[in-house]
Amino acid sequence: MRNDAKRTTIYDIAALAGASPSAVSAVLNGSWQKRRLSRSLADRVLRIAEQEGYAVNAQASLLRRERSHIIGMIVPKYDNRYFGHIAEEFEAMARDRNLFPVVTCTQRDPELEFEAAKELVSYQAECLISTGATDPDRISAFCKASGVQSINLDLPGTLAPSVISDNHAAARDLTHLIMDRCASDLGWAGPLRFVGGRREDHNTSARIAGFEAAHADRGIAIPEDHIMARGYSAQTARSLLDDFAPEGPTGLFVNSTISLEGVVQWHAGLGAARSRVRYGCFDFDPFGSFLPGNVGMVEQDVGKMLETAFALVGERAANMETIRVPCRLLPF
Amino acid sequence: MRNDAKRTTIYDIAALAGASPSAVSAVLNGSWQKRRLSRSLADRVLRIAEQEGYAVNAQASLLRRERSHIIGMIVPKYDNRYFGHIAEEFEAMARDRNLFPVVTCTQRDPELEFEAAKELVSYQAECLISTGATDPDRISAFCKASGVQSINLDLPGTLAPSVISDNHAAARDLTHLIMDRCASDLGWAGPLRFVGGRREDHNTSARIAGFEAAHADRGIAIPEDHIMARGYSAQTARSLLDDFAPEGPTGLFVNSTISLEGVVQWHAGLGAARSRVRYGCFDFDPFGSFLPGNVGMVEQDVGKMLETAFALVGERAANMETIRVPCRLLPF
DNA sequence: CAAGTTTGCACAATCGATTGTGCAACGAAT
DNA sequence: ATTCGTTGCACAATCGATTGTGCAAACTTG
Repeated sequence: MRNDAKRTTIYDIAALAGASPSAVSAVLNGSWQKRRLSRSLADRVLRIAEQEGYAVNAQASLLRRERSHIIGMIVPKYDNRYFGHIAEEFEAMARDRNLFPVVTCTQRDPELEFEAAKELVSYQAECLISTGATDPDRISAFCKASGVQSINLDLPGTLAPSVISDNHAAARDLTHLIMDRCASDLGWAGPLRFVGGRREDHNTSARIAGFEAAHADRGIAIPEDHIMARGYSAQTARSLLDDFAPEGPTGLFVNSTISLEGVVQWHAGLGAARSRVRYGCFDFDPFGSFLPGNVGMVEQDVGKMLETAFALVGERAANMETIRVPCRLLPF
Repeated sequence: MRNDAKRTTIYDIAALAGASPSAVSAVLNGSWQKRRLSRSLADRVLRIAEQEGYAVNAQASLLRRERSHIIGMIVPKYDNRYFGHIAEEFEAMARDRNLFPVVTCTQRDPELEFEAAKELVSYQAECLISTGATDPDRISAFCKASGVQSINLDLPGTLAPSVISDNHAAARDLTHLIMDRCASDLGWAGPLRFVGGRREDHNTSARIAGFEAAHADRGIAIPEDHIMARGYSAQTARSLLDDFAPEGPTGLFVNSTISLEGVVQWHAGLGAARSRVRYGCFDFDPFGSFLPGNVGMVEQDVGKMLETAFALVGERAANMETIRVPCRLLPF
């Protein structure tokens, strides 16, 4: 337990134990029986290692080993339950599989995404999961060139297998739920407004398609200006709605909990008209069901998505298919 | 861009460029001018490296270098805004300082906390920030033995400097806010109930002390059974309140957003009595202000906490002092 | 043109752990 | 007493990058 500036190495321990570094290494990594070292040597080495507060130098160890057992993930943000849940579950599942998870958060910044991916490859990650990446194919191309497996999550790419939510189906279901509640609570048939996200974004466009399909199911036309998808932030949602003071009943499809924050701010400022508004949100938040006017949320099946992704880890024959995982609709 | 199973190394590039590995290394890590290599060699090497999709082997590089520039953090959960915000901000600030952040989530499991700390030390982290650790001193002791700096965040320890919220002051302020609103809205003076957390836990006990101080300020006694601190989960909070059907006005101090989920569930089930309940919560959630009955929240100053912690990074003369960062009280 | 200086690069040691191989010492079998 | 198998361990090469040092060739100066 001395406190030299330098870290204890197997050479220090070897000297203290009167053994060779290779013997110490074998004891410390558990392969000593295979190398026919005596139990007494093993005990001695383990005791000394404990005393000296030895911790293996992973850099040195990994340099020599063939596999790193590191699995990387990049995530845009931790600021909502969805990505937080993904990161947490990813780590737990990685540990269950005896992998060392390294998650890094890239702030929705395409350059940072790519830099982070390169760093993870530098650290010899065996597989990289790109979650909600702006440009997943750029990352996949780089990984492929380095011989590293890559998998897309939440947003699909074309150069790696992708696991995403079934946005279309869930959006359609949610739209029907909101319209049902508008009908029963307000005696109003639609059309709803779609708030939040970006049209160019894959998920948003799939959700808009589901939203439109539900309206088509009911033979209701959607005016052009009812699709308000010009950004994710709460601010954006709020300012989009700023000059919208509904006279009659209104229904909204909100595209994320981040946008929902803006919608709820707007809703809170409506006064008496508040009671004639119903909305639902694509994405779950535990406080969602207590927000007045909220009729339901879509919860993406993070556990299933990650299980599906982990099933692909290590697969050599990766076809570039996109796997869609069903969501859960939670009516309130 | 060939796709051999093996990763491209400086030796491969050296062969292709007709140069020595050391020259390639110098070019790729930017020290080529210092080594007086010609620009033409540098350009050639860079071009080949690009073509071959070269990525440095961080393990090999770090093994030789003296500093790793890795900074580690352990975090209990990502399931609320507070820890999510901490992790995200930590990563951003680490990158700003040219450090490589590695965050790992330990599920409030003491063993996992320690294992994760050991892993981060193995990866040669230069500093480890233990956030909300169950047993921070065990981690600090291990770090010290390995010559690694450690810093506690959110929960204090005695073997490393700690940066925590000023729980006492903020709890006192929040208690006053809730009591003020109980007085003005309900014409009721208290005493409030304290819901969530664990008495043994440092933060909870500081908050209880602040809660009691506010009552003392007003000369109000708190019955023993009004302190309901037997766990953090929403379930716990809910079941604690399950058989509490208030007849008159009631006020609650809720100790975390997780507990708040349980409180809000209970509140929603109260029926007409709902309007005679006021509560406030220690911790922020963006949907908090829209929850009926919620009169305010305490937002911990994550930015300031992390700045304070980062100011300690690299400090040799670390005194084991606990630094308390003021919180923001947000009245609704 | 000789001596000194600068330019441009290669060589080899090194970081700490892993792992294939070799080799004494010892006991058993003949 | 010789041969053979086993036990218990040490030696040395290796992973890929970094870095101190050395040394030709080119260039400058007198």
